[in-house]
Amino acid sequence: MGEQPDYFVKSAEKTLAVLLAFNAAHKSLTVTEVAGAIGVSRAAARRFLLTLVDLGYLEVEGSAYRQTPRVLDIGASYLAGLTLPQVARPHLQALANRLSETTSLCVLDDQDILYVERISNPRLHSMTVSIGNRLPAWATSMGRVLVAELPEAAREEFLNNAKLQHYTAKTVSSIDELRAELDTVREQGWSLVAQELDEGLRGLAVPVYRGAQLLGALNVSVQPGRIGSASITDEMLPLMRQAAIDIADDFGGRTAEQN
Amino acid sequence: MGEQPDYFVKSAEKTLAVLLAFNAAHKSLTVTEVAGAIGVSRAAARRFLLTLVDLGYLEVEGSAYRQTPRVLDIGASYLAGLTLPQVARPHLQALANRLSETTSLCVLDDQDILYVERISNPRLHSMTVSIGNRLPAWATSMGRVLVAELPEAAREEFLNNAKLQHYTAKTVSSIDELRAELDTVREQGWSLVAQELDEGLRGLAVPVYRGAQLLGALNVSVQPGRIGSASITDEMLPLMRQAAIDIADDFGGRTAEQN
DNA sequence: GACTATATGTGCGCATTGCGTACTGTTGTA
DNA sequence: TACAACAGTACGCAATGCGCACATATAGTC
Repeated sequence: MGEQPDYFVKSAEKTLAVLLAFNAAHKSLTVTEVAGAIGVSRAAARRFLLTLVDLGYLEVEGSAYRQTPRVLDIGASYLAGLTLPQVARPHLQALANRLSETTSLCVLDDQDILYVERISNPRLHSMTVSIGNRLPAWATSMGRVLVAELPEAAREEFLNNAKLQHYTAKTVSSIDELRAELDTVREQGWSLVAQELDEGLRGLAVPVYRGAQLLGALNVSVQPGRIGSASITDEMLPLMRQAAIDIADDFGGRTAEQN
Repeated sequence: MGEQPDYFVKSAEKTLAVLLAFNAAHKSLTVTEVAGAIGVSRAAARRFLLTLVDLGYLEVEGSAYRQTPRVLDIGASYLAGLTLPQVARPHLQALANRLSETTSLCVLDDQDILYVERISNPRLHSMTVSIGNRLPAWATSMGRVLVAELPEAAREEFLNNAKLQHYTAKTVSSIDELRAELDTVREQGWSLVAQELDEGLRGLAVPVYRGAQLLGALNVSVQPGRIGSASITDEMLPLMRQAAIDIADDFGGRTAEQN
């Protein structure tokens, strides 16, 4: 591995590697740490760090480098360009209000689902995910909807690369089990995942389709100690399907205008 | 201008420039457009674009390049590293619920405020800002709080660089007027901005202090057609100040443990 | 169909860029 | 005082990344 095509700009990869070296566990890093993390000499790491300070993406305090809020700009340009979250927001809000639960909208990126919009109910202290966060697709209701709707080949590739983990006692434990579940999800057009990622966490998701194009998945996370599975689907599913249709319709209108 | 220090990694700047060339007005770009936008030859732009496709940050369709959700990772690593939004969330939720309004938390970056957490009330179809979004600091309640608390020199530098705009009839129209307003804000410890950025939009903000360190600003946006200014401050201010204190306390506890 | 105009894809030679090594200085520890 | 581990800096060399130039493709115009 490691054979790069001849158009490859190595510095681009390194630049992003430097920015991504910072995370929750490593909020602040030294030159030596960064050099170790991305596999270059201290001198090289230092050049990148100082450059990024100069550009305003990092700040130094003594020998400790840390990210500045400016790094958010890169992702913000993506979110601003997406019509989907903007269009979806009022519908997610209405749904969250009607059901008194938290609603989310996700897209698929490789093996993960990625939150692009989320309305959390102020009355509940719900799980701490925010826009841009990733969760493993195979273990979530939205992920299963998105993967189930994938073309056969892509779905199999997903399954081949899936790294199952045993989060709770209820977590799906084999690829075959997961494949069967995906078939069910595809047939019924929704997915209910109960306590597979976290105890006391249930999520119901439906796809958001615009014609033949899959825009994303819509989710309602159901509070623990609430109604049982049967009434969840009976009560919530029609509302969610309608919301998905409304979002798709609005999206169609909005994107037709602007290119 | 343009004189760069000798440690400067030019490719890093170009890499980020390529990613930032995409925005709401330019969701998808061609090689030539990118080359023009960042000022390099087509061949160079193409190398960067193909590299970023290879790394998964962009995707091509014919000759149209667009961002993938992966660009959110860069900002997500910043948000994950910040303790403040996580700590603040439950307090913002409680406050939003109590007041039936939308609450936000911002930090200052140069001339802008930057949303790092936001709880929007599902019952209201509020203004479309999300985490990572920027607004001009001088025209917002949170911005005025954050700038007012800056040291004298930094505050004056902010004022020197401020580019005032006439958003509405009520917008502050001169630097001197703004300076006087900032003095008032600093004295009273809160800022109320009514309809200066947008008609029918009022925001009340207080600073979040931990000892002498300014962590950010907390805001409640007040619905149009609600109570008058006097009762806004009477009713809301005590709750907001308490929330700010609670956040700072929690923050102190959380950061003391880890590093 | 011929002629422009404007786009993308590609090969190549050369200068710049960015590389690591090696050195110095500083701090903290045994 | 010796030693280890860190940050900063200088420098020479090679790889990297540059733009030019040419081939090719797709429209629009007459």
